This record gives sequence, structure tokens and C-alpha cells, in this order.
Amino acid sequence: MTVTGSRGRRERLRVETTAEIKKVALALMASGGPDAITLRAIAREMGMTANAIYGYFPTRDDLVTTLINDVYTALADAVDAAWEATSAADPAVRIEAWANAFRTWALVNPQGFRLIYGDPVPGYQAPEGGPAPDAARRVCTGLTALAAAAWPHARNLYHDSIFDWSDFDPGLLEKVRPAFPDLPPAAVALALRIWGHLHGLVSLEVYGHMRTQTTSPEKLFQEELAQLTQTLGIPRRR
Amino acid sequence: MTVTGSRGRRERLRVETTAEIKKVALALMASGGPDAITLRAIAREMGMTANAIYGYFPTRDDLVTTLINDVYTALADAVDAAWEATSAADPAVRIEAWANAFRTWALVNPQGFRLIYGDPVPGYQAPEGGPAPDAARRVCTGLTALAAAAWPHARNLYHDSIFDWSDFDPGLLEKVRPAFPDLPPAAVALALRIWGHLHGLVSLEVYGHMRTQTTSPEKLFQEELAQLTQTLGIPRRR
DNA sequence: TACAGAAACTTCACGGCGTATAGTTTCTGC
DNA sequence: GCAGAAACTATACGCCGTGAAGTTTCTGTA
Repeated sequence: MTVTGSRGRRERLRVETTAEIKKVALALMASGGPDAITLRAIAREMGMTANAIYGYFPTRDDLVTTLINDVYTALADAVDAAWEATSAADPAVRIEAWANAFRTWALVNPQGFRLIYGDPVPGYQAPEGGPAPDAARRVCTGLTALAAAAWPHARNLYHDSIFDWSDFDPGLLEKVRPAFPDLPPAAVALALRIWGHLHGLVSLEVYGHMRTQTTSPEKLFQEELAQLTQTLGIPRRR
Repeated sequence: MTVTGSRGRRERLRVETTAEIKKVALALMASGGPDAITLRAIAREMGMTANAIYGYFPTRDDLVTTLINDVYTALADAVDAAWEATSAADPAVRIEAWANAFRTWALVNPQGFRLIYGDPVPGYQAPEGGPAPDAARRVCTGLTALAAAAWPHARNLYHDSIFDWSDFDPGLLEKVRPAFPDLPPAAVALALRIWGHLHGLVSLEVYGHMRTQTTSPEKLFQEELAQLTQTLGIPRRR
């Protein structure tokens, strides 16, 4: 091995090419949806043969899996950042910031949202383990933080909760329980329900199903947030 | 034209073949998802050439559009039936019946749910008009009925509503306002929000995103319904 | 009943897709 | 300087939707 590492050169080129493949794939996705991610189109864009990509990803599904991971991570970063940017003193503001960041990200990256949450791509089957679930967990952990922030106000609404820890995935609890030791199972259930609420409204909007019903999905979402904080018993801010 | 109508024979065969194409397409979809709907596979199954199908549907997207219409109509029928099967006297039971019918249909016909609400198929673009929006409207009208049933209890929660009629699609209002003349815009917004809630939870479940978080999505959904009726101010039954 | 024409269907062809196999070029470390 | 690995290309196969042209079968009418 030389001083500057000529072996490192190959490796660097490899990393760069891998990055370019992903970059081109994401660009194709942004302009034509998840289905536009074809090896041949990527190769065409890069001045390569489609088969060259097989040196970097064993199969198209592996490429898609990697992209899902990256995009999901970007979403998790966005909502985390919105959360961190607000003060813990005002739960309502925090929750609204998180939710708005979620929706805004989805509207800015509709194809990314589809990639993550839709049929990702023709016959794609999600692998069991891997890093994409990690990003999902980050989002869920963020949601639990949201529920935790509301819990002091909301706890009395859930006295007769039917949930216990066995109702949840161990992998999720592993992340969540250490972070929020005092939180009961009912709060995790609340977090998942809120996830469902927000996901539903956003996904109907992103997929265009709202367009034929309402002209102002924005208003609908803000109403949702207002009702959410109110339902959670959080005093209105200002 | 003969007495029994020999022209009618051609027509009957035509109708039958059209029906068979759709039947086979739905079967393919049920077993392999929306992407398994290929003209060649359908033709193979029917002992025909793929191009023969062009005599019945101008393009594959038109076939898919027809299927979406049929499947969406089936969903609308299912929830309508559940609604009709319950008494108007107990709004909580009615609402829960409607929502459970929605979720159950989705779990029994996951591929149908994907066809309706997902990326329907690789590059498919939904046409503007057509009968599929009609089924969507039926579902939304059902939801409005749901909101209407709850409105006597829930109205005082929405005194400072920000909605007016211009926030909604005229086509929707055309259906909804005659059916529920006394309902304010806020109730329609509530209906759409409830749609979002239910759609979100069900779609996360159908697409498998819940599987890595909770082991009992059923419990989560029932909790959702319990909280929903409670939030709407409907007295708990029994 | 014979026949023109329409309808139903097949054959052939094109380009696009993922991907397997085999061959070629280019780089790297000794 | 050279063996071997790594990167990449060429060719091929079987899928796909779809267009054009040809063939068979049915049907209403003369």
C-alpha cells in the first residue's frame, strides 16, 4: 500500500460511482415517480451499460431498498430537526412543528413519500431486517416523544387502557422504553394512533384523493392539529 | 334483425368476454398485486392473444381504470351495507360498524385496497372524470353520514370552525348538502378528517408498516374507534 | 342462399425492462 | 513488468405494452 493509498483511490471511485447511481436514481424518481427508477435509465444517464450497475448493487430491488433507507432517513432528519428546533416548554407548538414538518416534507417530496409508504415499485418486496426499519423506528420514536410530551395532560383520558407491553414490537420498545422510562403502553398506542391520523391525511393528499373532495387540505390539516392538541388536553398557546 | 336478435348474440358474447377479462384480471391482482395485471398474463389465462384484449379495452390503463371503478364500488357497497345494517338509534354502533367494515374489507382485499389507494400500477395516471370518483364520493358521503350522526353530540366542539362551503369540492357538496341539509361546513371537514384517521391506520396496516411496531393492530383500531366516539361526545353504549 | 363487410382474433414486429453469462479493458500491488 | 482483480461491455433470454397487417368467423342483406 502506498503512502497516499492507491488502493484508496479505487475505493473512492467506487464510493463516488455508488453515490452517483443513487443521485441519478433519486432524480429519476423525483421526476417520474418510483417506477422511473430503472437500471437502464440510470445507466443511460451516466453513460454506462445497465449491467455495470450490477457491480454496485446486486439487483434493482437492492438499489431501491438503499434508496428507501436514504429517503426515509431524510424524512426522519426533517421531523427530528423540526422537533429539536422548538422548546420543550410548549408541547402544542412542538407537536405542531413535528406534524407540519412531516406534511411539508411529504408535499415537497411526494415521490419520496410514495417510495417509502406506497407500493415502492412494481414487484418490490421489503426485506425483513435492514436499515429502512431503523428510519421507521426513528419516526416512531419521534412520535412517542410527541405522545410523551402530551402525556402529562392526556394521561387521564386513558385510565382504562387495554394495552400492555406485549402488544408492541420488541424492537420498537427497545428504542422507546429507555428513552421514556415512565411512559405506559397506552402512550405508545396513542403515538401509533397519531401516526395513523397524520399518515392518513397526508397520504390522501399526496396521492391526490383529497383533491376531489376539498380545495384546502392545508386548512384541514391545521384543523387536525388544533383538534389534536385540544384532544390531548394541552392548553392552547398564546 | 331476427326475432331473437342475432345481433344480440354478438353483444352477449362481447359482454361475457369483457366480464371474463375483468374476472381474470382481478384474480391476478388478488394473487400477485396490482402489478400482476398484465395483458399477456390475462390472455394466457384465457387462451387468447394479448392483442385480442385490445378489442375490449383500448389500453391497459383503461382496463385498470375499469377495475378501480369496480373494486372501489365493491368497497362502497361493503361500508354502505354495514351502515344500513345498523340502527340509526345508536350512532356509536353505527360508526363502529362502518369503520370496521372499511378495515375488514381492506384486510380481506389488500390488493384491492392498494389498487384503489396506492400507486395503482407502474405508470398509471388517473383520468379526470369517470366513475371511480363516483365511488369515492359514495364513501365520502357515507363518512358525512357518519359525521351527521355524531353532529348533535359533537357540534359544540366546533363552534369556532374555520371552514366554509368554498373549501370543498362542488361535486362533493352536490351529493352531500341535499342529503344532509342542516349540516354545516365544519361537519364535512370532520368527515374528511375521520376519513384520514381511518385511512391512515388501515393503510399502514395493509402496507405492512404497522407490523414492525405493534403485534395487535386490531386492538389499536378498536382503541381508535372507542376514542373516536368518545371524542365526538357520543355516550358509550351499554 | 350467396356475399360484402364488420367484428374477433392471430401473427409479426418494435422498443423497453431486469438480469444471467461470457468476454474485454483497465487498474493495482508485488 | 506482470498476474490477477476489478470495472465494464456485449450478447442473449424472457418478460412487458402496443402498433400494423393479415386471417378467420360471424351477420345482415340482396
